[in-house]
Amino acid sequence: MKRNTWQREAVRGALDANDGFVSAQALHSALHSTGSPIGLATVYRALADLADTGDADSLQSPEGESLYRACSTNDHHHHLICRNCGLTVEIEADAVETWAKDVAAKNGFTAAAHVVDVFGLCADCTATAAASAK
Amino acid sequence: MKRNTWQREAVRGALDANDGFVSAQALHSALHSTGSPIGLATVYRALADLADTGDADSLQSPEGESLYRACSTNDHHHHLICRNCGLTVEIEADAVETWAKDVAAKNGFTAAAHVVDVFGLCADCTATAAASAK
DNA sequence: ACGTGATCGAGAACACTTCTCAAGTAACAC
DNA sequence: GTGTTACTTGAGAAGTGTTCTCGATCACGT
Ligand SMILES: [Mn+2]
Ligand SMILES: [Mn+2]
Ligand SMILES: [Zn+2]
Ligand SMILES: [Zn+2]
Repeated sequence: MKRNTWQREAVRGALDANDGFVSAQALHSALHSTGSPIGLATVYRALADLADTGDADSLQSPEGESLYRACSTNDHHHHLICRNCGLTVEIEADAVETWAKDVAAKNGFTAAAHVVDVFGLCADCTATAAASAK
Repeated sequence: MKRNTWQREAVRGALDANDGFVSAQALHSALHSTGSPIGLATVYRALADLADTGDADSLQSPEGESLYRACSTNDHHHHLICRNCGLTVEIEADAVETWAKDVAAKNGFTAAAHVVDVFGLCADCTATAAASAK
């Protein structure tokens, strides 16, 4: 059975306090900066658990780092992510879901899963980038 | 300027000889097993170059490893990949392309890129798995 | 053939993640 | 509350994939 420790709660709280996707290391730094002595390994373990139980979503950044987020829903969905600030928009698209299912079935594939993420620059970051490019 | 070395040719040849997506390390092993003394760093460099120039496609496996493949076309497309044997099917879907573009634009995002991959078990691997589960 | 700078490769260095194991502690029974 | 016990923690070691360093090598224009 799974115990309730302040460490797990701290990780869940830190995730909730973050709008976008964050890495385990970023979360660990954030916790440390508030004075928490939580260990890095524990943050990794807690995040893996949250992802397993579906309480957190996870994805890989284009650089290969695992990022986590406490999403507003447990339902299957995808994300539009600002590659600069991490701002995340949850997106749903039945068309993409059925397309993914169909393309797998039509090719004889089973146990199909799909990775669908959109990365870009959010409006704010776009404006900032344009201003500093001057 | 870019030089032509037997190392680059060996990497390109090994990629071409492979149907599915392969990792840099797998390619390095494959080359070594044929007697080639090519260095691992060189394989990494050659693959990065091929990916830069568009001569190879790359994606991240669910485990976070970078995989490469010499695709049949340079045009933008996606992949249906067997997570067991690596068998790859190239797929195109204008609907997904426009959807990705739209969802980014509607949310004010610029410079949008998307990651769309479908992983599953190919027909052969499905049959093998079913047989050995006995 | 020569000169020069791009390329190579072995190993060190890196970044992220997981493992090890002794110490700590939540949960449960009494 | 006390004791028991198994789960959890955390510091550091280890693992894994990738990139860097830098002296040796070699492609290529002359
Ligand atoms: Mn989906
Ligand atoms: Mn596309
Ligand atoms: Zn942003
Ligand atoms: Zn297969």
